[in-house]
Amino acid sequence: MSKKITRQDPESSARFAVADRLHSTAIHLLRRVRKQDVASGEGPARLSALSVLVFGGPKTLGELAAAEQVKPPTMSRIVAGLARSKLVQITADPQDGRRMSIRPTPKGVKLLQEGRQRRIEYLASHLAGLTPAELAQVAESTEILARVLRNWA
Amino acid sequence: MSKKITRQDPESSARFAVADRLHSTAIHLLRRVRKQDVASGEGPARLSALSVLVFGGPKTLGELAAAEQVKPPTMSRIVAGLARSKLVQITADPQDGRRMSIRPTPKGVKLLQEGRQRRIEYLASHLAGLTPAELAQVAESTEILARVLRNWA
DNA sequence: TGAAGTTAGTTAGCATAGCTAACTATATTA
DNA sequence: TAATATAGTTAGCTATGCTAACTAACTTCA
Repeated sequence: MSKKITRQDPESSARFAVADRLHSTAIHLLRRVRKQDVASGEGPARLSALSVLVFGGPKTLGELAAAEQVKPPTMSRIVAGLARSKLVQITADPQDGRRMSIRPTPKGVKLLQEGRQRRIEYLASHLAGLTPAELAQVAESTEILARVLRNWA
Repeated sequence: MSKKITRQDPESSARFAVADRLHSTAIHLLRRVRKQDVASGEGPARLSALSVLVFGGPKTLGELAAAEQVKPPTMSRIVAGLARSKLVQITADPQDGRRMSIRPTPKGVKLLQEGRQRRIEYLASHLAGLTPAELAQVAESTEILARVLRNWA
């Protein structure tokens, strides 16, 4: 019981405080932006999976599940929904009959890009009050965090 | 059709680019951190509502729904779940019989703080690779974004 | 004062999204 | 070729979001 927060070294508590604020801010930011996606008619999980396909090329179901950090049964239903909406096309792997290749249809690409446009423009419009210096600061720290994510265990 | 992105002024495209990266980074960051919350046995919506109560004091159901940007029926079920787990206590408003006052129990405060500790420590541990300057940069831009959120339309 | 309207919250019913356990079908290996 | 491993699906649970329709309580005002 001797290792309380207040006894940690200053760097560690600074990290803790930043992590706390960062976490809370990210949650609230996404909660706002997410509402823009309702217009697409597809849920967040489907849009996110579709985005992986559009920007990362065709994937098997297992690859998609791994990319989205979700279990295969969950991705199975997400892909089924996307296929039902004709946003992805599924073909069998000629080498391995168990595998499927999932790729976006033109309709899927279009829907994703339009939704992305809406969402990002909405977010961007709220960044309009920032000074160029503040915007640059946000941009730099976003890249720092993106690097942290790439090196995530 | 003449107002394409490529014809917008430089400041506007800078905002757009930052918004895009920010959005994607926030999504992936939260997806990682969220897994730590599973240990608490409560879902994200309940933990988030409980957090509002712990840090913001007692609220009515409507106030909680507004704070969480969710419709009343949704919050009704979230609160019912928290009450079932004995994490909040519900009392009638003596002034207005329609209203309820929702407040965290000691058990609720404890669970939230422990979960928060776990989650934030996990996130903080991944910020350990940052230099003090980088950490400061992230801290500053987080505050900039928090301000943007406060002024959100 | 009492009928009409407003407000707070609930109930019912739908869809999405996450999970585990148990299954099928195909490949691989001993 | 028989046993095992891998890819994906199905079934069934929980949680979270919504709208529509409801109940109960408060407010207004003729």
